[in-house]
Amino acid sequence: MTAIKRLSALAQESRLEVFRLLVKAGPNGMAAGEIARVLGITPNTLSAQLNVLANADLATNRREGRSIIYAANYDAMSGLLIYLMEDCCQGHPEVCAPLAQAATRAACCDQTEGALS
Amino acid sequence: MTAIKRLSALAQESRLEVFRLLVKAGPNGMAAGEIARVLGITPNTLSAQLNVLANADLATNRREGRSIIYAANYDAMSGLLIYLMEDCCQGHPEVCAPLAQAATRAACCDQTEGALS
DNA sequence: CCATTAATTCAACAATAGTAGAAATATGGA
DNA sequence: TCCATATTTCTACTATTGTTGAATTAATGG
Repeated sequence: MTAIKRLSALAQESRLEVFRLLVKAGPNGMAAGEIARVLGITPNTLSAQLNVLANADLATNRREGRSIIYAANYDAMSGLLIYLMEDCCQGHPEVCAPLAQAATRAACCDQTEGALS
Repeated sequence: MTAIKRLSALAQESRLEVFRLLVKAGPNGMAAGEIARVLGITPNTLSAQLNVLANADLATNRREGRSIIYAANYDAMSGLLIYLMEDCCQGHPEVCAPLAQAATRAACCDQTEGALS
């Protein structure tokens, strides 16, 4: 299942760090070497980890000169979260309601900014 | 980190199945034996898996007669989702916005039911 | 075409996780 | 107390995962 693959990809310390870094880096992404330098991971180890993220579709990559640029795949991430949420929400507002609040409260979400209760 | 622990707990096929079953079962939970029967897992294997979920705080357990009843911990689950979401939303509506929509759209979320666009 | 830089693949190893048989613990009832 | 039921713990084994050194592939510039 694709959810398992993505969960496993994120369920590892350095890989979650890498992913967070990529998310922070934005759509332009970051070169593999730079990621390695920033996080202090050896290039070959990082390569394996990036491969796991890419296989889970959580990261994309493109060559740019000698570098290979990795970028977070936002769609895959929101897809995973939506899956988990809808999976867990089956009749259980306990999970969903706080999440909905957090989602709309989140700074990045520019919808219905007027309504605050 | 607690997020890693919870992600790993869910990042395994039968364990995710167990968790989904518990979520579906509701706050009353389910006896370990019944879970094993429903999912076709041997009791000792299931016990190990339930232990992982409990260690990640995703499931609680209480004894009831001879049975031990496991129940999903909704708070922990929504906590994980909120962590992932806020972690990923740092300036990136691409992830957060669809999630906010899904969260409010979700059947279980009883807030602002009047607004449909 | 050679040297340099960037990243990956390969191979080997150590550590961790998943599974299952057998034994142990806990509860409830005759 | 003894037995049956419910679950866990212990132990061993297999499979998977993470890491690293060494070799390999790819791109650029002289």
